Amino acid sequence: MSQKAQSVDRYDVPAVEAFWRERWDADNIYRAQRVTDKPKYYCLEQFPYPSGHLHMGHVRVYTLGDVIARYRRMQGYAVLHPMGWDAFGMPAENAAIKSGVPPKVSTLANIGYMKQQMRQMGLSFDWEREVTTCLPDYYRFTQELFLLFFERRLAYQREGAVNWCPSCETVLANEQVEDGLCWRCDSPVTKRDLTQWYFRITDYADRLLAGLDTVNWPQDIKVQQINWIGRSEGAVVQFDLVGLDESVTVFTTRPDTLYGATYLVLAPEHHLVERIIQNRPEAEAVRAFVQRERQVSDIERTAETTEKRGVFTGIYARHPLTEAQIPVWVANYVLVDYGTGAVMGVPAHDARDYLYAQKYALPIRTVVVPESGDSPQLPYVAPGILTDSGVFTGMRSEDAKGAIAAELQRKGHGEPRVTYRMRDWLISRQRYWGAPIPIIHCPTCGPVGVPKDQLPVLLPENVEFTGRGASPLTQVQEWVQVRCPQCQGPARRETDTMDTFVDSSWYYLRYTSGALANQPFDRADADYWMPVDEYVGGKEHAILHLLYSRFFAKVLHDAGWLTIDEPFQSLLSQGMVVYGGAKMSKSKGNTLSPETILAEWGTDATRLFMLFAAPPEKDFEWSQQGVEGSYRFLQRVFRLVARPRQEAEDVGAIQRLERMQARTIKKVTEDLGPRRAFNTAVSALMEYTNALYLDIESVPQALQTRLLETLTLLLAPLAPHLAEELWMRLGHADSVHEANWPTYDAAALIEDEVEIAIQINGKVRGRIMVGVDWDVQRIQELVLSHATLVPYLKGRTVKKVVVIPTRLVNVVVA
RNA sequence: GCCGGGAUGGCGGAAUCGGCAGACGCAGAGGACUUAAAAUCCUCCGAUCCGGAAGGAUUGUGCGGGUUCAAGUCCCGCUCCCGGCACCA
Repeated sequence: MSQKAQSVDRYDVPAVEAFWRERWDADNIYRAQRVTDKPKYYCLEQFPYPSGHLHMGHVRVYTLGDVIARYRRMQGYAVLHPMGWDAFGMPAENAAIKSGVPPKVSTLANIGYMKQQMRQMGLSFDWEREVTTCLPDYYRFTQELFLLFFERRLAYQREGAVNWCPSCETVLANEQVEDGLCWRCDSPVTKRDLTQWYFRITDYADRLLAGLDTVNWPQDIKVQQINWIGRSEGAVVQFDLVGLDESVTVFTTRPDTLYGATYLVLAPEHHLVERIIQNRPEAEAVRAFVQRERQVSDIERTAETTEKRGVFTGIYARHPLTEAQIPVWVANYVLVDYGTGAVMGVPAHDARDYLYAQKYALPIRTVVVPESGDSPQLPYVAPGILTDSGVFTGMRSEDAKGAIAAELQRKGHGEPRVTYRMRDWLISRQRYWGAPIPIIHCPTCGPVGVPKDQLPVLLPENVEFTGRGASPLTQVQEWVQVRCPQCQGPARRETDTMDTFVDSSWYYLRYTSGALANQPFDRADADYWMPVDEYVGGKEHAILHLLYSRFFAKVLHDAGWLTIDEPFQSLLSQGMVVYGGAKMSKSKGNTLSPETILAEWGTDATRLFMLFAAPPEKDFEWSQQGVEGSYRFLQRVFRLVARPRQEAEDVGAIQRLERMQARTIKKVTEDLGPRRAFNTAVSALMEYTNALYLDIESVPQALQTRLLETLTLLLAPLAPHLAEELWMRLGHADSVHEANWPTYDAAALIEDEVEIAIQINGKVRGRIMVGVDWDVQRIQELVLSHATLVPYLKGRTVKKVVVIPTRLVNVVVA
């Protein structure tokens, strides 16, 4: 059909691409099926938030994933390549406040539009497994998983200072605060004291670290996670307070410097502060200080330039080893939520303590000196030899750490301790458009999970979006007022919803089972498909989504729901799409719309250029001239196949093209597979095409067909529409995407003769042809007697000859 | 400050295990075809110098050293760029 419609000189891109897309949709060829005699391959791209339009970044990710999925299908894998929607979230709710359109309505409309765009891209998704996180048939299971966490005591409520975004009117997890600003809207984040739900991700800190050794991820993403988890080994030390029945526990990574502790510092928010200053003359001053510091934003509080400020409490603590009395201060440079919220001040060996001690004239005791014995310049933070440290004097820092911790433990004043920078994951959100937390608060029973048979806790739809005050859910009395599932007494429904990162922490599991009605996923399906073999996405989720998902997989593994506990075996972290030298943004006016690009160049040329212009992990600069080049290449391939061709039987040409064919199959197979080097796969196909242009009419028709079939098959994952068209023109009735990936005969790669370089002292002075099977001796003899060498060898002695077969010969002369 | 990743022609990039640097494409130049242009096909294309040309010499992968017969690649010391973290005790 499409064949008649066009000439052999010009490939009519819009018509042919549209034709094949319709055919693929109708034939449903990308449905994933568990086929037990095939190896499985799970290719996943991060699902989008349905903002309404795809952007060029999406085009890039989904192209990369689609190439991988198509390639693996042709290689004979049972491929799972699904798509869905990360559909809860604040933009839809904010839009509702402005326009009155309910979030559900706008979100589903956006999904409809974006799905059309994805179809225009010709992506090979199995749409039968589509997930939409904002629909009850998905979020009921998000709620069920919450209850699982609740039962396993991994979901808990706690009151404390939390990050509050005044613009989003909700709390944020630590991971979602960047430089003191909200990750979504860049508003400065403030602190509030609230009772909130948390997931106990810190229980998994060590396993989240250890698991990184088992996955094939880019180094920078692993390092970001390692830093975020922030494991520190050290010790806690307990200091009794003089005249009070209290003690202060500090965490330190340097127990070896304990003898240098000359004061203690509590964070302003430390729970002991108010207790110890009771009835003291200093109380007023301390309270005023704490009040002031609590006003200061996190950005300012933690900025490096912020001056260290503090106030003496009037209290003294007893040093657990020397019994010396040291003053207890409250200061802004100690964070309440790290370690124990209190530190020992060791000015001689800590830069911060040094500054502080100088400012407030606190004593400085040097207790570690360099191994050289020189007197150190303070603050001396490197390890060394202990001095002035009682029985530990003379020990090396590394040995003293353990020895002092052991001594503290013996005395009941401390012990070794590992601390993490990562905090528990705050998942409550004071917003409407999220999965309701399935908890009922009962005055007698406390927080009670909604029984599973009552899930989902549906979002009420008759709500008003005013944008003022608390979440709309708190206004729906008939929804909030419920009976306690345990005692049947009057109770109140939890009105917070879950962080949308909870939804996306398990969606990859839902795909494995399709739309199951009675459970989130089937274990056998999940065990078959998991882990994801290749996960394609942007770097912005390096510690958010990727850390949370790993945590979920580990919890589900522990609960016996899943065999694997690392969800993403390999991660392909793709770079940004830039245009005019900068990341695209509306304010810079350098945006490109996928609709326009795809309409102008077609899907295949757009894909090919994105793949060709840069390796996937690097930023990619869009260029008009560049995409023209890819477009030209596809037209060139089309003409090569579609035009009538002469034939001949030139032995040299036959051999050249056969060899080129084998080499190209090998190269493209490696590049699309383990190397993930799509750019060089494209260039290999360009070279192959160039070679065919030169010689194809010198070989017989039957060979021509085979050579062109190979080109078509290799091109199929990259330019699926053109490949399908060419495959049909080459006389095939079935889809090229269901054809087998080509193989090559290793013997065809072997050449009889190769050209090798002749070097004199490392400089190339000539080239000769040698047989590939020649031994070193024979090559050396030929080279040394070769005419081009004569002038270089005259009057010199040959000291050494290095022969690297098939590569070069290096003659070293004096 | 700490951690990670980079730096290769006019440009994007290639060189996979230490073995002929610059594949492929873009831009540019020339030729063929054409009344002409576009399109297409073919050829050339790091720099400097010698040569009419064929060809040759020197130099060249951020900078300075080193290892090696041989270094874009390995080692040591820097510079700059990008990304992440940063009062985390």
